[in-house]
Amino acid sequence: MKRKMTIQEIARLAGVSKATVSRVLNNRGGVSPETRRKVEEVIRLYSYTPNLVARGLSLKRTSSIGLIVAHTAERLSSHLFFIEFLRGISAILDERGFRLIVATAESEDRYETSCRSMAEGGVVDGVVVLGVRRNDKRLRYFLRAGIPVVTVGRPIGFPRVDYVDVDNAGGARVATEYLLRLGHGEILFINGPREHTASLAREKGYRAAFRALRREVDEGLIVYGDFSFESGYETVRGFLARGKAPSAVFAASDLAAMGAITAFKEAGIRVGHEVSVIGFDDIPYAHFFDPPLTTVRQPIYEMGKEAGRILLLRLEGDTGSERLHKTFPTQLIVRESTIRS
Amino acid sequence: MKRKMTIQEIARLAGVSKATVSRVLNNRGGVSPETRRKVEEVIRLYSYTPNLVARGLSLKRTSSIGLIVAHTAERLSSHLFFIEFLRGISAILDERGFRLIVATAESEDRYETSCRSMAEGGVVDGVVVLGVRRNDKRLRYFLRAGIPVVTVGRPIGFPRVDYVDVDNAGGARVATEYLLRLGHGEILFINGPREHTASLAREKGYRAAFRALRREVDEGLIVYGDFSFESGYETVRGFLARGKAPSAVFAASDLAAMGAITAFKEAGIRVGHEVSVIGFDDIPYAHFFDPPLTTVRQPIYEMGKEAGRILLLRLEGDTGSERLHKTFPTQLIVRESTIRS
DNA sequence: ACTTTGCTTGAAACCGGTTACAGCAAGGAG
DNA sequence: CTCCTTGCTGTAACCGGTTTCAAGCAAAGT
Repeated sequence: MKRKMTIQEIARLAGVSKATVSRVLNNRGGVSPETRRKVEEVIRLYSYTPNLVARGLSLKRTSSIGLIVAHTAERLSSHLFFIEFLRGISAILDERGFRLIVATAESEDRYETSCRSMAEGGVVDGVVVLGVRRNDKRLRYFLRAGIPVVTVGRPIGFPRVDYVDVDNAGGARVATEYLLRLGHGEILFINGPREHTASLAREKGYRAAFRALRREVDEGLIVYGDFSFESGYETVRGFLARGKAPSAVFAASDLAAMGAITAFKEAGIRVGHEVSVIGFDDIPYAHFFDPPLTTVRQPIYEMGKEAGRILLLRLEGDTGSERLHKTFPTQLIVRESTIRS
Repeated sequence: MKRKMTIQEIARLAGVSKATVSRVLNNRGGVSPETRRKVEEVIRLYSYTPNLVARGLSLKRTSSIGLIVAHTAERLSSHLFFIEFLRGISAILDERGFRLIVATAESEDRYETSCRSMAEGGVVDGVVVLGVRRNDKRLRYFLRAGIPVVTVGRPIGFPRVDYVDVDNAGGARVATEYLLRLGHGEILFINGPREHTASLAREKGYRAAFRALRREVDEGLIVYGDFSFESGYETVRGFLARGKAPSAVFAASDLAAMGAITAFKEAGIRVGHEVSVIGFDDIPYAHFFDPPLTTVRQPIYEMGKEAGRILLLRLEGDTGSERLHKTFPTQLIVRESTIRS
């Protein structure tokens, strides 16, 4: 454990001033070639690296951005979303020398303090907020502190905040139309939570599909869940118990779709033969499932990358005041859980 | 976007000096009750929060710790491990007001720079290293820089580095014995990569089970994979193609077990009826699988928590020079992929 | 020979906190 | 009434960088 070198010591050893060392470190001009060489020599010799905290204080930017996760104890589907997203954003940040600070919290009040300290402590230059809600309190902290924000999902109530999103309505519509075209008249729609913006958009898509094919929506077939396996499982069990077996299910998450399929299986109904089920997300397990799941793929990794790109663009400041955003298309991945009716 | 307050301005507004404000902020003694009240009043009024970067520079600690992930583009099994682990460690760090910086990298050389800057830039007080290998280069950086390290998995070659681990040998032994006791004579062992320490320990456990029951190990039944679905799938396909259908499989990961099961299914062999398969990990999908997977559970969340605890203990400094470590027990979770032979 | 120009360099201020130390007032002991 | 605590507070140095500004100096221009 060598003691940590400072710029001052390097300067002394190279026989120059701190200012010159700083110029060399940051490739500023105005240093003679020989001085530069000499300083670089000393830096290499002592394998000096500048203290990033001190640099951060001086520059008022830290080259790190925060990733604000809704709740640590979130559901599995969120986990898989999270990990893919993380990979995407890391790829970009890493490339540009930025660090990623992940903020999570077990409880609601801890969450607040965690957000506040991140917003006001000057430890991050910008943040990406996952699982944004209507009039999200968290956003206010960051905006008030003047920290650039990119949300994942359209931030309703914040018309100027940058975001990345996925075409939820379009994806849901394509999936629903696919089922309708397969000849399924009644499609049970197991949606996410009512307050979730994504849920609303997906419901819109579901209805649009019926409208496009001039069919009536049976309101009794729209059910709100929470994206979980259990919500799919219980919903289908409930329908089967009441003797109302739907011929097709469109679930707003792959997990819920898997739950639905499991319920059908237990009732001896073969999915992909007698009934069709479509999920949403295309989580990595979707194609290992039995039957392999037909689903609507979200390009989560790409969304992570794009969120990172937008944030960095903002940080570099060469953007106008126009809102930056990108909505990604979805893709229907047809596997074996769907069949012509 | 209000301009950010500094301690100086608060001091001026409260009619005291920076030092006094600092004392109030940190609950130091030696401040009269009325002064304290006055300062707190001003702080609240302007909802001032101290700049954590400046504090970090002054204190030479930043209250943030790094989580070093092997590679971003790792396999799915690692992902699920990662997310659970992250939840665990976050729970602890969060409780103690620490931030988590996640270091990942797409390529090997970026990875190096990322580690180095984290080790030497003074941005983290300590690190947790995931997926540690023999004589891991990364550890050297951190140790050289005097940064406390906790590894996940026993760090071979570093006898003084703290770690958390799971009883890989014990878990593998229990699983293997369970299969042997079910009457399976030949157990195909689809292990992880040879160089992985966990793989070695699991193989040891596999052999120990045979020895305990006075049976011979058939060396041809020990195969090295990479924990992936594909490695399980291909291995079983290979065996079936050569007409050597094993009656039981023990896979070193749930993913590999699922791959094996899929291969059996495709060959028309019913797992949980004709053959038995046991996995390792107990990933969240294990019980949704068809058949629900018998597996060896690792307490990943708890391991995350413990890693955090150990690291914080180290940072508080009130520990001796003794190595801190904890090895967690595994638990055999019997579901429906195993059957008496 | 004297000014101008341009390049290189260092001194010093600054970023926003923490803390050692000294000063000062009030209260108690002798 | 003096001396000594004791408690509160402010001054100033420090953490380790960046950056402004002025100065030094050599080459070029007049």
